[in-house]
Amino acid sequence: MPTTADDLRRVALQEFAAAGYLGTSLQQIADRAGVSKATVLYHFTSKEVLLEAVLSPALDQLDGILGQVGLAGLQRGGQSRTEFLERFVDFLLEHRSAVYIFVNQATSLVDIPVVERANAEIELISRYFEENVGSVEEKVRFGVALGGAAYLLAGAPVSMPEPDLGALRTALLNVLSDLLAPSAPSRSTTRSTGTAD
Amino acid sequence: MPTTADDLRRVALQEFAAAGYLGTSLQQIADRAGVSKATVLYHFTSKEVLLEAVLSPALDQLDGILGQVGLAGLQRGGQSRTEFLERFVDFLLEHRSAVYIFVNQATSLVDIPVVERANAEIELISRYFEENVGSVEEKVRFGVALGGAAYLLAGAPVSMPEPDLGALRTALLNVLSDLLAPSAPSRSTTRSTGTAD
DNA sequence: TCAAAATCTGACCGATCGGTCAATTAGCCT
DNA sequence: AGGCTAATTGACCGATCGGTCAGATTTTGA
Repeated sequence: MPTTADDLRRVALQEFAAAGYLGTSLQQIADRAGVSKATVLYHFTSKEVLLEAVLSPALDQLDGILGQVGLAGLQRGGQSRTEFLERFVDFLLEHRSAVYIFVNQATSLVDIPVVERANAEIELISRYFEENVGSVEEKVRFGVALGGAAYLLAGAPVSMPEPDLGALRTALLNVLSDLLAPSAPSRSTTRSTGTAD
Repeated sequence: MPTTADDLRRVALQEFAAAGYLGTSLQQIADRAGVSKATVLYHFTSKEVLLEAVLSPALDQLDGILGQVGLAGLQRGGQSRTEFLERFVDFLLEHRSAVYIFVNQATSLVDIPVVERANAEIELISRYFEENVGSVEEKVRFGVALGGAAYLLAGAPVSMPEPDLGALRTALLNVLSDLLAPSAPSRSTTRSTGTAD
């Protein structure tokens, strides 16, 4: 049975992702949750605190992923890199709305602690893949992979007609493998898995 | 010699990209341009009109690119596809701020004509690449390419230390070629061009 | 020169924002 | 039943938002 606070978190997540943090008023969230604006501010002392409550679960899980795999296991040719990528894609799919908020609104949400914490973690992942190298193309590949995945997941103009999550997961895994593979693309090996084509 | 209207367009473009359309007040733009808020509204009858004036040049140029190359020339294996990609990357680089605004804030700027026009064009480009196929993986590749490029160009958390535009252009061209190639990745063929690595 | 046109500004407007607070209602424990 | 706490609410606050307007200033052109 969902509590009022749960409802507010759910509604706020949707609204923040769809209309943006700045474009969403506490009144809107209150209306869609069926409570008054004062009630929202009773459960969450400020709009910023509400944002933090909305985004923290995703960040915590990301922390867990980074901790489990560990820096050492992510050498350039290491096997655990594939494992990391798989967990990472699953994370992106599960927390797609939160990821979308992070990636698309991070620049306009400076000085908000939870957003800066997210930026720090993105930078940490970035260092995983760059390691000692850090050529321009490596940076570009990583940036495109991260930003592109987030952009896609939110169902932007380029829409996914059917939210076939299984096929989406497979495709995303292939594409990211290509982008982040240190030398040889691995796309052809795991070509089709989902829908018939 | 830049006119006041030019200054306002320039400042507004920077602010809209950095803090978001909703996160930028007319007062901020006026201050940074060294004029009063009323002057802003004298040159541009509303904030929405200012946004349109800021984004239109990029959209017009995109129109030109799409018109020149033409739909017919963009068959799956067609040669003009590379040519299109090159023009497209140059377009992304020249209008990086405008592209960033489009991609990152399109969902929160509904009912604004210039943004809907941009969405229509993005969908048009999408259809170029999908053509008859449109498998899930093709869609994912396109979405990642477009969103990823835009995300990267705005200098998000994963920063480009030196804005070496030449190297950036080459790298971006390679990555997008990989992503949008119908079958065989072409990364290795045009590996390095810019900085020494 | 001088009036007409273009440009710029401060004062002001209604609306909405995030947030506070006292008062009311609902649930819980003994 | 009765008291205690949690939950909810409407009224209200100062600040800021986009936008209007009358008037001052500058530029232009015949």
